[in-house]
Amino acid sequence: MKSSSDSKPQDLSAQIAQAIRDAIIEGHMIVDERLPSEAELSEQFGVSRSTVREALKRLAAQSLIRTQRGAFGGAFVNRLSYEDAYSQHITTSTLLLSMNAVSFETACEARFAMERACAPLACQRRTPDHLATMRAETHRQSQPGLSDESFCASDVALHRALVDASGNPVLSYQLAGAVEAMQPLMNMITFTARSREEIVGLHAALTDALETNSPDAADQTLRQLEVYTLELGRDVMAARARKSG
Amino acid sequence: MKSSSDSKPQDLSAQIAQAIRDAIIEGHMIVDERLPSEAELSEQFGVSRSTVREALKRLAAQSLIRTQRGAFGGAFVNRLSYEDAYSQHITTSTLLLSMNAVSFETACEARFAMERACAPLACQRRTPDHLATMRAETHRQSQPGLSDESFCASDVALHRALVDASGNPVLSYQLAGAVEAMQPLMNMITFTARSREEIVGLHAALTDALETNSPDAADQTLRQLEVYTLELGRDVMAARARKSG
DNA sequence: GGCGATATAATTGTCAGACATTTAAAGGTC
DNA sequence: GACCTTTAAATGTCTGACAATTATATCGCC
Repeated sequence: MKSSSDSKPQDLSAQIAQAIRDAIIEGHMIVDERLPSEAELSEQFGVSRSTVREALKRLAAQSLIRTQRGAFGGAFVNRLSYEDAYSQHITTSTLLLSMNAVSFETACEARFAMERACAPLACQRRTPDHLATMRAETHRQSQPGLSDESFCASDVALHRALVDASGNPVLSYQLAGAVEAMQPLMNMITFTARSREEIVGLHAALTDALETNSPDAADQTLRQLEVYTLELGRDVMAARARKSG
Repeated sequence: MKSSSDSKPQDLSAQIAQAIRDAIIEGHMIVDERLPSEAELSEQFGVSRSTVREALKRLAAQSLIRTQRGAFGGAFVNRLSYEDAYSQHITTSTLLLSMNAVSFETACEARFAMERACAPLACQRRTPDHLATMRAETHRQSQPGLSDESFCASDVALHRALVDASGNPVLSYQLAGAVEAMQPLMNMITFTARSREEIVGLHAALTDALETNSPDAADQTLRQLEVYTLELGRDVMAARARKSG
């Protein structure tokens, strides 16, 4: 009930891409299996090589296949790595947010709801590495002279460590999109010395909660962080409205 | 610090796609803006039209552009819709799970952690429509003679309603991937009459919790559902191991 | 003048053929 | 056996052509 049968007939290259995509998803082609050569595919589908190539480029853009030149090269079904999936997810999420006028409130709410979801797991499973990363980023954020952009980047790194501490790669993958996609929105905020101090304090508290395996404390701290972030966001929006209005 | 500067030089078509992609992401091209024609692009980049076309197909595969034939047609920056983002996300998540031997436990944990994250919001904001959908699906699940596959599909529909009830499209988008991507894993489970009864009961309790605005009850019910689903999954895995071993 | 049919031009979609480049394997030399 | 060369298969790129589509402009008719 998706776009496959919807309305208008697609390009040949789109149809061919869909046929191969389906074969991969349905499991008819396994990871690292080699597709027929472009010449063979163009015979099979009864189209020119250029059309086949356009179809293959579509699949390559989704990381479904990889190509290799030379003898015994060709197109191979790609094992979708977490890394590839991450970057695709982040690109999509970022564009979705920027193109659909998603409010700061909505994005913020989604982000912190998901972070709270992984906090209990993070308390159970965080390693010394995760705690060290979070402490290092917290310290970095307390340095005077740090640009707003660097502060935000460090903020993302800290929250990323929190998410990773949950020890569940599927959860990490899903959340990374939300956290990283918010960075452009967060970058709009101008952090005063006072607000940085407040945030650094909450970050330290959050790390403490993880260290002492206190899910409730972590939850509470994340709630405070959400409220405070929302407040900062609202201030920026208000200032912006005054300027343009 | 991503794959852009990593290692090997990419194809020309990949480079050109990246250049245009960056222009869109950085906001240098706005939604519905028309790209130069293929002929103009091939002049600008100093490559042939085929190469440009391959680049454009890559972008089209990511829903970043759409193309229109005819006079005054061309390639236009596409507004990424929630629907497009959903289906991409689901495709990617499904493949990620199936290709990386993600365990049932891990996927299950991630799914329920995120569902619990949106339960409190769903209690606040659920509409009569959401409740009606959940009740209808619950009722459907109690019908004898329903195939395992249909039972799973209904299960997904119910959980999708829960997620949508949170009233946060960003949260819905992120969670839809996790929930729908799990369906192939869930489809492996053979539901006995007894287990269906148990699940239907929990679904009813969950809907009640939403109706009465009881976030704690919803949370508890979801926890029970997670434990029970895990149990069923483990049984299947154990049976499968006996058969193959 | 208005309106419908038609021509026009711009643009993407497809095809065919050629050549360049890359790469692994086979073969040859010492 | 180690190293170099050749070879063949495959993708990457270019060129030129034609088909299909579609918004706009033009023309003829009333």
